[in-house]
Amino acid sequence: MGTKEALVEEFRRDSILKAARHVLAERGIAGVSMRAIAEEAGVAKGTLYLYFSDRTELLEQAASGVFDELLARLRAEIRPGRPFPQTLRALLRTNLAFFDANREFLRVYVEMRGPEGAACHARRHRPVYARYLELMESLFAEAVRRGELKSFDPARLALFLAEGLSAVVVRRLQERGHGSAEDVEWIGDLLLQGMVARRRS
Amino acid sequence: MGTKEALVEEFRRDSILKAARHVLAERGIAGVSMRAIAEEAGVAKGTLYLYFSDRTELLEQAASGVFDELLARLRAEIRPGRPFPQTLRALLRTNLAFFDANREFLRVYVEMRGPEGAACHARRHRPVYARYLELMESLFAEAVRRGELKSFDPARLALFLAEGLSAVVVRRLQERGHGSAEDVEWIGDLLLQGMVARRRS
Amino acid sequence: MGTKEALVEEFRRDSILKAARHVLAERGIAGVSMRAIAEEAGVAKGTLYLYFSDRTELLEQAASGVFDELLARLRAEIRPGRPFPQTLRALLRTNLAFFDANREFLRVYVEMRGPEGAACHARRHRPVYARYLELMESLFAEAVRRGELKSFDPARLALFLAEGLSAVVVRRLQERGHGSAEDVEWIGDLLLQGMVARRRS
Amino acid sequence: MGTKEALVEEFRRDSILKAARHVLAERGIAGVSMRAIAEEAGVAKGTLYLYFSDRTELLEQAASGVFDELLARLRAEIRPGRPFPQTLRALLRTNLAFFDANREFLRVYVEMRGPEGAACHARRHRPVYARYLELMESLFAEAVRRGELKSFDPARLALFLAEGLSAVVVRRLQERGHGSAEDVEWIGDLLLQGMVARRRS
DNA sequence: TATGAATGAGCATTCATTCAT
DNA sequence: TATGAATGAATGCTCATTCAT
Repeated sequence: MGTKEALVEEFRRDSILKAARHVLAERGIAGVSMRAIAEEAGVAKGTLYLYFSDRTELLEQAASGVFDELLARLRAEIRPGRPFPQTLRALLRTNLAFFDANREFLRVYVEMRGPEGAACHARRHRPVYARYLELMESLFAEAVRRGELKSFDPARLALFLAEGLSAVVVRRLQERGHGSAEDVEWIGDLLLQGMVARRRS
Repeated sequence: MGTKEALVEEFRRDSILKAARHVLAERGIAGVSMRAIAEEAGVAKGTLYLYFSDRTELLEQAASGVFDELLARLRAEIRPGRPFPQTLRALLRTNLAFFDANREFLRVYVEMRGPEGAACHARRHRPVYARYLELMESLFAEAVRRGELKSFDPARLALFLAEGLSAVVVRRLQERGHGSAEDVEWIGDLLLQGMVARRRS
Repeated sequence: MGTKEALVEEFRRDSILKAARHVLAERGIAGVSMRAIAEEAGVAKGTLYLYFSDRTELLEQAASGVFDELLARLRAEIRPGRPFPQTLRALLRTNLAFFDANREFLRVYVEMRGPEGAACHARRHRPVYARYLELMESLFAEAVRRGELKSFDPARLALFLAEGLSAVVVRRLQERGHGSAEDVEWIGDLLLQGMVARRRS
Repeated sequence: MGTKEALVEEFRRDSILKAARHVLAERGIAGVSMRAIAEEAGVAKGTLYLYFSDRTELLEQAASGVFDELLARLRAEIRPGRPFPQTLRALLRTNLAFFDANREFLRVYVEMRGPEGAACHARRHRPVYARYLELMESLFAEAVRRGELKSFDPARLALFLAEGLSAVVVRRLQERGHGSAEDVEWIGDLLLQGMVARRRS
């Protein structure tokens, strides 16, 4: 059977991707060299080219892998009939929890939106970040349609939220301060009711 | 007097920084080479090292210059006694207008938050972006103190807003779509009243 | 008996050499990679090293094979008692016809005389090109001995002719111009009677 | 004055070209690496790129330099009114003498006609080898026009002679045998009167 | 003070060769 | 015997930085 070889190959691939992610997280996209990835993975430089056609493809797949998981988790939270506020808070929670667990990779997520990142996916797969935004966008569009959300432009809203949110996560991880639950709380409040303190009476 | 020499030196510094900004805007952080800056400034490569200890310091100061102007404009909008909602909208407007006018530099602003950017300031001078955030933060802190704003953590709120806002600006400039006035409008509304559609009566 | 195994081995050897010749003809000496040969032959890269000690030996033997055929044809034209001028023209004809028929391999013939080629044979087997020259040389030596040819140094003459001839063939193939018959004609005339126009009477 | 710098620059250029020629002569075109040239020249790899835009340009100029001198010498031998046989012998003499003096470079001359060589010039400058051939060609064409030479195709004749000649030179240098005068003699005889021994009447 | 030639470590990529299976 | 994954030295080229002038 070729199964065993396929397994070994899969393992190698994964360990290279894992190494790439590690280096990516440590040095950022521009700082990743093939040499560094190879060393981290414990293989020779040439080996990388057995599994990936070039640097760009390797980085692209390294990033995609992480994002794919996040997307899957977010999708699981969008359930028909669930009231919008609850869904929103659930998404916030999932997002924050995910980055808590993958904190070293957050940096790449951030860069993936920039120009170097764009050059890096966009070749074969559709950019993960774009898919992430579309997920949010469709949620908002649906909520608007059902009258649960003011008629904001869903695309803008998704973008605004995604970026604001990730910034907060990044900062929190840097500071190693409070837990993610608090952030879910206040951001949910902010978005749902606005920031203006309402006078009692 | 050494005044004259100091003046000449200051002039050189500035023309190098100006050149650096030009190149930065055109090619992004990773694409800036010392050679390009030197050529743009009309000096020799070696001269750059008389005024800046290395590439990182030069880029850091080049970026600061632009942000300083933005900061000055934002500060001018924060006036004692002005109601918070109005101040907030004014800041949004200033922010958006500034990037409309300096769109070529927006790219650098974005990168400056990323890892390469981080490595790039944070060394001697205090990061411009941090000062930008602090400005917002103090505004929010004051508003909270005066009961005009719910008791959100001002630092987080500043961060959330800054990033969400800049993402929207970047996107708009890419798409060359509607004007900045609309964005001021809906972001102001979102932040002040929240996203939830309220049932009539 | 080991005969069967020997046969199989011989078959493999040959199919590898054939593949090598194909690639050689297509890409030239410098462009041949072991990978390409292995793929063309339908075996694994490692297998090549079971039959040939290294790249150099493989290429050397691949080239030899083709030349051997040319040599055989040329030898067939050297017949005892045949007048020298006729033999010379016959050799020219055979030579040109062979390269017309194996034009894709001419490139290798040319390169085989150069430095990479030299490094490539000359190690174990005697270079094919040398054997080609010796054939001509012995023809000339014999003609000198019989008084049919001026007493030129046969080795030099062979070399001069071989190179001049191949250059003309190469050029003709590049230009895809006239047929080989014309070349046989004028080169024969040149060599036999010289280039000087003789005044009539 | 910039004269001094220009002189130094010229000197560097030349010493790099000289080094390139040395390596070229030793290893052949395919075997030349930028590293080897730099080492031979006693400069850093990067320095090569200050004087030549890339490997191809460097090799091209290294080769051109030598050929240009040869061409100049050959041209000096073509004088109006000189009888063709004398001119031919003079060209043979010049050619052979030149390669005697530049023996280490001969190998490059040979390769320069091959496929890698072709890729190597042909970019900016016109191939030196082609200019060399054209020189001979025009000489022959003129001789044909004046009835001093049988009506061979001058281009073919030039090619045939050039290659035959260079092969003989190469061989002689390898063997370190007799002097060039003898070769001038017999090749001149061969070309002018042909190889057939004429019976004394 | 200003220069820019020189440096050399670094980069992504290729490929002949080895060796565990 | 045959495999092909793994190797790592080598390639052409770039560029931040230094230093003699």
